[in-house]
Order: sequence, then C-alpha cells, then structure tokens
Amino acid sequence: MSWKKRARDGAYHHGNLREALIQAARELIKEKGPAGFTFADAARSAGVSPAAPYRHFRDREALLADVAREGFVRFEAMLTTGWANGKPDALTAFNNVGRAYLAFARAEPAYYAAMFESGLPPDVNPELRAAGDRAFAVLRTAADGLVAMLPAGKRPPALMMSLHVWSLAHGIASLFGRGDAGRRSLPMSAEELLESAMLVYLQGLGFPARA
Amino acid sequence: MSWKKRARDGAYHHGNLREALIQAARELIKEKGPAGFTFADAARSAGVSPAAPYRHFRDREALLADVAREGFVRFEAMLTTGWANGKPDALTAFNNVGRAYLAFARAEPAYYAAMFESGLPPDVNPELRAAGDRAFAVLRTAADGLVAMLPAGKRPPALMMSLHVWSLAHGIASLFGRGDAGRRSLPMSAEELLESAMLVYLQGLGFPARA
DNA sequence: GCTTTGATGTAAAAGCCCTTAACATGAGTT
DNA sequence: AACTCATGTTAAGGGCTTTTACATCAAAGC
Repeated sequence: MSWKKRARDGAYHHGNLREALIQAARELIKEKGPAGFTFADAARSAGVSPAAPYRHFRDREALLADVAREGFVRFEAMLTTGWANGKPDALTAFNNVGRAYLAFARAEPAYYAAMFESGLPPDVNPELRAAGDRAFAVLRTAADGLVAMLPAGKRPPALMMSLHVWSLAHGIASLFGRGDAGRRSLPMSAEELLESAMLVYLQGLGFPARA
Repeated sequence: MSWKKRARDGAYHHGNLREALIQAARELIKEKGPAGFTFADAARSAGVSPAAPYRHFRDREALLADVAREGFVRFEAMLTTGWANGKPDALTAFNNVGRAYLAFARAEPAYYAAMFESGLPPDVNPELRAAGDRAFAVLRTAADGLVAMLPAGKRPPALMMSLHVWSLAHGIASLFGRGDAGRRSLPMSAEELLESAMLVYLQGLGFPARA
C-alpha cells in the first residue's frame, strides 16, 4: 500500500496501473508459471478492462520483459549483498553469493521464471540484457576477488570461473531449487548441493578447504 | 517417411496422426518455443481439423508431455552411447557423457525445451517422470563407474557427484548451449565450458588430470 | 475560472485458440 | 451384408489478444 496514488473506488483512472500490472503478473506467474500468465488476467486483477494494459505495455511480452528486468535488478542487489565487498573474507563471501543465488530463486520464483524460463529473446530488449549483464557482473567481480587470493602464478581465469559457478547455480536452481514443488525430490537441499559442489570445484582450483 | 501407413491424398483418416502430431509439435517448438506451440497449429501441420488431435491426446499439455517423454528416451540413449560402458576408460567415458548431454541439447532443442522448459508438472505424469529418472540413472551409473577408479577410502558419494554434474551440464545447456541463438554470447563454446568445469571439479575430487 | 490537450481508461469487434458435442466415415469383424 | 469402434469432421461456446473509436479526467495555459 505504498503506492503514490491509491486507486479510488469507482475512479475512472487507476492511478498506478503500470505497477499494479507488474505486481499482478508476478502473482499470476507464481501461481501458474510464465506460460499460464495472461494479459487479460492481469488486467482483471488490477480491476481494469482488457484493453487498458496496452496503454502501458506494447503487448503481453513487453510486460513479461519488464517483470524480468525488474527481477534482474533485485537479483543483482541480492547477489551484491551476498558478496558484501568480499567480507569477511573472499572465500566466505563467494559462497554467500551462491547462497544468495539460490535464496533468490526460492524466494522469488515468479521473478526467476520470468528472467530465465519465459523464453524471452534477450536480444530484443537492450534494457533487459543490460540488467542481466549487471547481475552477472556481480558474480564476475566476486570471482575476481576470489582468484586474487591465489598466488600470481596459479590464478585461473576469473571469467571462466564465474561462468562455471553461474551455470552450476542456475542448473541447481532450475532442477531442484523451486519454492513450490521442486521439480524433483532430493536426498539433500539445493543449498547443500551447491555448497558441496562449490567446495569440490574450488578445491580443484587450489583453494584452501575453508577459512 | 518410414510411416507404417502413409497419409493418402484426400483420405478421411490420416493413418498416423499421433506420430504426425508429435513431429509437428517438435517442429513448432523448435521454431517458436514451448510457449508458442499451439494445438491447432499442430493439427494444421498434420492436415487435419482442430478437433482431431483430441482423439489421441487429452489436451495440449498431454501432447507436450508425450514429446518430453519421447525426448527423455532419446536422451537416455544418447547418454548411454556416450558412457559406452566405461570404455575406453571411465574418465574419458564420463566426459563423453557430458559431451553427449550438450550435444543433445544442441541437436534437439525442441525435445530439450519440452523436457526441461515447458513448465510441465512432472508428478502429474508417471511415465514422464519414469523416463526422466531412467535418463538420470545413466549419469548415476557413469558416476558409479568413475568413483570406482579411486581408492576405497577416497570415494565421494556417486549420487551427489551425478547431481553436481547434471546441474552443471543443465545450467550450461540452458544458459549457453542452444542450437539457435544461444541466450548469451561467450568467449568459449558450451562444450569447452563444460569440459573445463568438469576438469576442475574432478580434480577437486582427486581424479588424475586426464588419462 | 475556463478551455484545451494529452494521458489513461472503456467498449466493441475481429481473429485465433481451446475444448466439447453431435455427426460422418471407413476398416475390420461376425 | 450388417455391426461396431476408432478416427475424422463440423459447429458452437467461451476466452485471450489486439486494434479502433470513443470517454474521462488532470494539468497547463490563457
């Protein structure tokens, strides 16, 4: 209820339709997945006619892209918090980035689905791509900070390393890390799975087995 | 063109509608993604009326599930070929399983999308889940074969290991390994990315750095 | 204060898809 | 030859998408 303007009963103009539609879309995606999400449904949720959303979004896909873009912004913030400028130490902070990745997927399945599973062509929307790139940059920065721990001769390429970890975290989140009905059941949590994989991976790169 | 019966021109009955619909669905999913796929479109491709598919599939989702199930069967076969009973040696064969994983995702994006990105609830369809489980079992078997290389005291849990590798391969395939327009551009191929990650990971587990 | 104007809604309509129900066809069986 | 069942078709209801023409209202300028 922190809207700038509230929708008054019976008001001809909504006041915040754009934001209301994004919120409605999130809710619908959480319930029925990005495929089940419907433009008309979002309009209904916001209490406006089916044509009203077209004043704010070119089409259904544009709304989805906006949800995804907003998701990437929050995602970036969450990863940044996890990294915490490499505090208390690079190794711990790097693992916290991984935890933040899974925590986001679990806490915000609607954003995550819009970001990674909506089938949006990323090239079409430069802002969407830019937001995604900024989120990845956090991972890249964290990898840079971590490799700096190693002696100069033994440093792996940080870009490669961040791509490895991103893929791993995304794979775990996609396959097992969903809030609702995780796609498959497991003998361990997604978080434990990621932590153990990172432990092995980092050991393979020559990092000490935990500070 | 290896149909048992061919659809004759003007024939009232198609002769192979079920298979024709699955093929049409694959084609449509390849072109427009699992979301863009339409029951009516599949019917059109097969040259029948929009209601005809309902004689073979309960609804659109059931057709999608069948595509996914068939995909898992082929996927399992491809992984099994990659593993090749652990020949010439377990380490090489294990890496071949990873290559087969990405090769499948690249060669059969429609199957892969139906299997992993269609938003199908796996619980609903026991056959679908079973087919998926059999495919994963190949990875599990390969991991068993690989850990047997290590001395008895240093063997990691094979289940955990197979989950790690599955997640990694799936993450790479989802993010970068698409036939058409890989979601994002990379300084290296998906295959190189997986190979390098597996190398590091296996090194972390104590495997020798290549036979 | 009053008018103009642009943003933001609504209503109506065309087109497509999904799904069901009633009917048609034809291949195999008796 | 008649029956029967699987497999098609047509017709129809209902929903979603998107466009077009019209309605409402708030803010700016006179």
